[in-house]
Amino acid sequence: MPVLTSPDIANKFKEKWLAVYPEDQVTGSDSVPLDDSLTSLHWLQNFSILSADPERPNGAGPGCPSSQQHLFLKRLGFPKGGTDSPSSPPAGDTAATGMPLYLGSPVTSGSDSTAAPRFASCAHPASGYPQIPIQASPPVEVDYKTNPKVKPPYSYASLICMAMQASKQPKVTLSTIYNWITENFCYYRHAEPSWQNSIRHNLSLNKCFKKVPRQKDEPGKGGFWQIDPQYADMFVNGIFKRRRMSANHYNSSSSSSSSSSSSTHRQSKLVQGYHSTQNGCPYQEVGGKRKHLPSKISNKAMRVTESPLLATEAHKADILRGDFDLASVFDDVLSGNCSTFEDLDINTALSSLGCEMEVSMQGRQHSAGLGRWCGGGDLMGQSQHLSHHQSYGYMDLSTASLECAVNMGELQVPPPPQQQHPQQLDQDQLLQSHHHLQQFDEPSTLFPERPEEAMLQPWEEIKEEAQAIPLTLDQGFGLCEGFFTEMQPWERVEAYL
DNA sequence: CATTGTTTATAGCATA
DNA sequence: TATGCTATAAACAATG
Repeated sequence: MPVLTSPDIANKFKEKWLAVYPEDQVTGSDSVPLDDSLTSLHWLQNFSILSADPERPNGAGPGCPSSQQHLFLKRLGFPKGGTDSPSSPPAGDTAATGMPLYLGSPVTSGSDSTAAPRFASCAHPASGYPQIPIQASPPVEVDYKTNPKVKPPYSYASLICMAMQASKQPKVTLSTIYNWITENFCYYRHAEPSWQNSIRHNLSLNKCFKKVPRQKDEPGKGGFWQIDPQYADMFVNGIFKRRRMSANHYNSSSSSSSSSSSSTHRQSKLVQGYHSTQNGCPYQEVGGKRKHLPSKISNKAMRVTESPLLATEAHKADILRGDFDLASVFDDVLSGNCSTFEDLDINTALSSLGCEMEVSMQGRQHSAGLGRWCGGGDLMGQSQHLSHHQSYGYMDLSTASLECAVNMGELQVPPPPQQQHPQQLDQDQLLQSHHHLQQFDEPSTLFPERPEEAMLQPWEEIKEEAQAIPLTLDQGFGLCEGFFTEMQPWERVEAYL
């Protein structure tokens, strides 16, 4: 099969599409000029899977972010040294605040999960990030694998995450985590075993980790642990990202959303932080001290109620606004009887922290992929805000930081034979466009176990949203360019190539 | 009995 | 100063 560049693929796709749907031809005059300040996707188009290909030698030596690191940062919307991204590095990112950084990720440095990397106690080497303070002194490398005196400057959550990734397994046992840590961090080989208690404590209390009960036919003791995909974006290259932001930040960022927004809720839960949620119950301010409430409604059990599959009317409104948490769907699958998520192999994917996760999901679960190529900021996080309903037809581009969506009317769907009210026309255009796109992403293939829920949102309801922000076909193809570069296994698309 | 998992409590530090 | 994050310790239950 010839190697196609992303423009080739985009053009080819466009040609094939227009061969099938010539009515979708868009003339230049039909293209609505967009405000670049809000909708420019140049930075996104510049992001190519080729440049981000972890297999591709990047010549990065010690002190430079590995291609994987670079890739992941880019995928999080932090193009190296770029100022054209709508995002900026998170202030609370431990990976970017002088924390020691891998010199070759232990997680992704090869198939040898025990391969110990060298770590550098230095500022973030990615000097391309102007916000990141760079230490003047040269990095002092510490080999944590052999140095028993230096405690690795990684939180337990980070260590757990590293171990999970290194295992290349979708789920790991506690002992696996122990083993990986002791193998790769000499400090813990010699330390008192109390750190294991802390590991267990962290696994239990940190919402980012999800326990997977052992099947009855699986021998052994204890369950498995995995990174809760809902919080997978809290890890950057194995480093636990703190999500500490002020309440005002979230209030303002979600001011346009319903207070019952699941994503807002989710983020607010994150903001609540470790103590406020770690015990599975909310804290209450009593006499200046935090006190536990007897209720055990929140935390992990709470996520079930957040499921969009149990959407209330208000929740549906959020969904229509794009304020919807796809991860909740995953969570539902995870927490329910469905084994779909295992099929998605998201946890194996997490072994490369998001990158493979998305690739894997693209093959089988398109919405996440769409979420990424449509998203602009914290892409992993944003992908979680995409519903699989939105992923087709609507091509959810409503994620806030991108400030972009698709006006399906721009697809020039031929008008229906009979006279219609303009609004009705738009609706039909949207629906027809939806049908086109549906061929690329059929909901029935996403969650076949729950076909009734796959039809939760009638397409009529998203009309207004679709009208809100225009995007021309050409622009859509521009978006597709990067997308299809990564979507080659996508059989239905191949038919168009 | 050892391991695993949960929960409570507290301290120290960072940050808004 | 209040709050959040992390580490640490410990008690306790469940399980193989």
